[in-house]
Amino acid sequence: MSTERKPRADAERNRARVLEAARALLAEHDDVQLPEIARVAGVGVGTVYRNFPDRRALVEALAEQRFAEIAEYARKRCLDGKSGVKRYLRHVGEVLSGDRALSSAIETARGSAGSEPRGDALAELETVLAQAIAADQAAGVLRADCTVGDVYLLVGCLSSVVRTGSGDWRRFLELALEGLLPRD
Amino acid sequence: MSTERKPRADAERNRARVLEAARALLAEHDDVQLPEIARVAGVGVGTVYRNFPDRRALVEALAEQRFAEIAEYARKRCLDGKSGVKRYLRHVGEVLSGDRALSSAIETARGSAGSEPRGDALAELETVLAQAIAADQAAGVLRADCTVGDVYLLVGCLSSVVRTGSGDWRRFLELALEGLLPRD
DNA sequence: ATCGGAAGCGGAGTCCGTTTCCAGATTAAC
DNA sequence: GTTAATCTGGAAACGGACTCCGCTTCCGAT
Repeated sequence: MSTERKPRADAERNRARVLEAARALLAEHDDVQLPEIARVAGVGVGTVYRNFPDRRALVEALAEQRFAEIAEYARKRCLDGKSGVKRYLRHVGEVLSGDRALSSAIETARGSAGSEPRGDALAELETVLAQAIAADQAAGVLRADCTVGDVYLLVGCLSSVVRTGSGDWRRFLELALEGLLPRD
Repeated sequence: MSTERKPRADAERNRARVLEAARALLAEHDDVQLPEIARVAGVGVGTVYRNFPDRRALVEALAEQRFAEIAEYARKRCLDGKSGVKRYLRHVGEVLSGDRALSSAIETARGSAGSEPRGDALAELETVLAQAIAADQAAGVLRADCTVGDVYLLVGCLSSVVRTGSGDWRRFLELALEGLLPRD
């Protein structure tokens, strides 16, 4: 009748260690090898794979953490109708700059258009973003036809600019944000 | 004293075959394996690697072809000061849509910021692009501070949007092009 | 026309990162 | 304390890019 037994304490500890090590290493170089992550976490590769079916899943789990952090920021600072979307995008740019692996997570997440089982944090983020958009539009500082999809599009671009280092992402935002101003 | 002797006829034939096969296969799927390309070209893997030191070099050679084609288009249709830059970006979007591998070439090319030994076609393309920008600016349809780097930035983004299929690249351009209009 | 050897060829084999597998160690439940 | 499920480490399998080298083909000198 009882459903499951409590998960083992050592297992949870190991999972946390893996996430911690991965977060630190992947922020620096998005191509760190799994055995290296395992080594730093003080576990075997097998343990990493027990917790995360493959590399992508691990990166995704870390991305979920970031998404939650970003959602919290957005809830606090981007809902006042004073160009919250602009502030949101700038913040995303900053976060991306400090986490090499986040970009690849964003790009694969985007690739799997819509249908995929989106994570909780990402869903939450989408909700907050929609509110920020609505607030800006009500205040007349954002074009009326701007959608969540549009902002996602820009986040994807921002991500690719930061990842490839192909130019100044702030300059990119400067240009892109002009495109989001209300039509005359 | 004489520098090099003429390359063997069969070698040139094989090189051409590899390029042809690669162009066809990579346009469809940017992750085709080299042995497959070799098989379709009717040569061994070794021959592919003789002509192109690595996968990237092969993709780059194909990209150079595309760049030359795009430069030709731009020379004919984008220098009249009538929003040539807009037409240029739209054309690049179309080409990217039909060639999956071009995106990765563009992204690695951009990653190697400036210093790298740029290909001839790319250099040529940059020249034409600069002319198109100047023409549009003279006609007052493009913001005065727009640089070649800005357009590169947008091309990089365009590329990532097309590659990841994360949204409608036409919509992206619509937004981005607003940002390129002259400041009021 | 023929022949020596440089240039080119193919594909088996190396390398290197990811992922799987499982015998043994560890833990929760009783 | 016993039991049985859970978790562990790391050796080995796998997959794909790239290298190496003995054999073949072409070229141009004779």
